[in-house]
Amino acid sequence: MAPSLDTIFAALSDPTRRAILTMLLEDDMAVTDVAEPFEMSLAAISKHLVILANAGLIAQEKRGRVKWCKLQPDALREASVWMQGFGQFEAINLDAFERFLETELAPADLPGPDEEPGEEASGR
Amino acid sequence: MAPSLDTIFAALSDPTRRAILTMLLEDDMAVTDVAEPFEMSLAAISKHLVILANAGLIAQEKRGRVKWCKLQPDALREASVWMQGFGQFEAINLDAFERFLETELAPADLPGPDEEPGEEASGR
DNA sequence: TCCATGTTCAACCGAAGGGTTGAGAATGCC
DNA sequence: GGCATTCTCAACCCTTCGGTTGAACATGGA
Repeated sequence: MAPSLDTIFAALSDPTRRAILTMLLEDDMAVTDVAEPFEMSLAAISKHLVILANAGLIAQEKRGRVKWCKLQPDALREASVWMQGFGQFEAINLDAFERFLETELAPADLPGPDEEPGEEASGR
Repeated sequence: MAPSLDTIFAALSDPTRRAILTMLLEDDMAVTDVAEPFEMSLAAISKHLVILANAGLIAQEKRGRVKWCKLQPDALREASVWMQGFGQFEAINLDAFERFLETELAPADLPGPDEEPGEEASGR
């Protein structure tokens, strides 16, 4: 099913899920490894991954016992296009981009400055 | 309070609220006028507007009896920047930065694509 | 075969979301 | 003042969400 904006934005509204996406930005990961930095059960992370997959934000491929999660930016692009419809942003300013980089490149603490779910993402 | 990505994306995840934003793209509107095309109570729309305002997506200004709603694209910009990170970078690297700059410097064509507000108005 | 590993399923729980209705607070108009 | 208009508040209802735990399924390795 083609993911709707509803499901995409809803998926993005949870800090844990955004953190997962950020982690996947670096590399594909197995479910267990995705769950490791978070202080919640594996089942909970598994549910989050299903939500992300339903939104089309990630793809999951099973190889052997292990299910690999891979970022799939197309859905994000769709949402981004919707936003561009609000012509008010003539251009994205650099301040905003810097804030983005701070958020996303911060060493390994996945949660942005905004929130704090898990702890350190031990590098894979 | 600075609206978080949580609240911004959550606000965007509802079709009624996105439709409202689209309507406000054309013009500022009073609460009653915002509610008019929808098949739900005024109170429900009022709640939606509070959520949009808390997310920083709209501003509300009371003049006389009437409360005017105005689009406020800053929050959208913040969310958009977050998403651009995934849309443009396969992995974070400096090439990505260059591509970002290309986007950033692209001429602001669009006064806003004319879309019809009614599309997904009465969800359910 | 038996066991450990990786992941999901099922049932449950409390909190939040989206809607309703009815009452109530401001404000503008006569 | 009296009344209509505009909007929010409060209480409620039902569903969804995010989490838990324990069991089950699937696979790989000894």
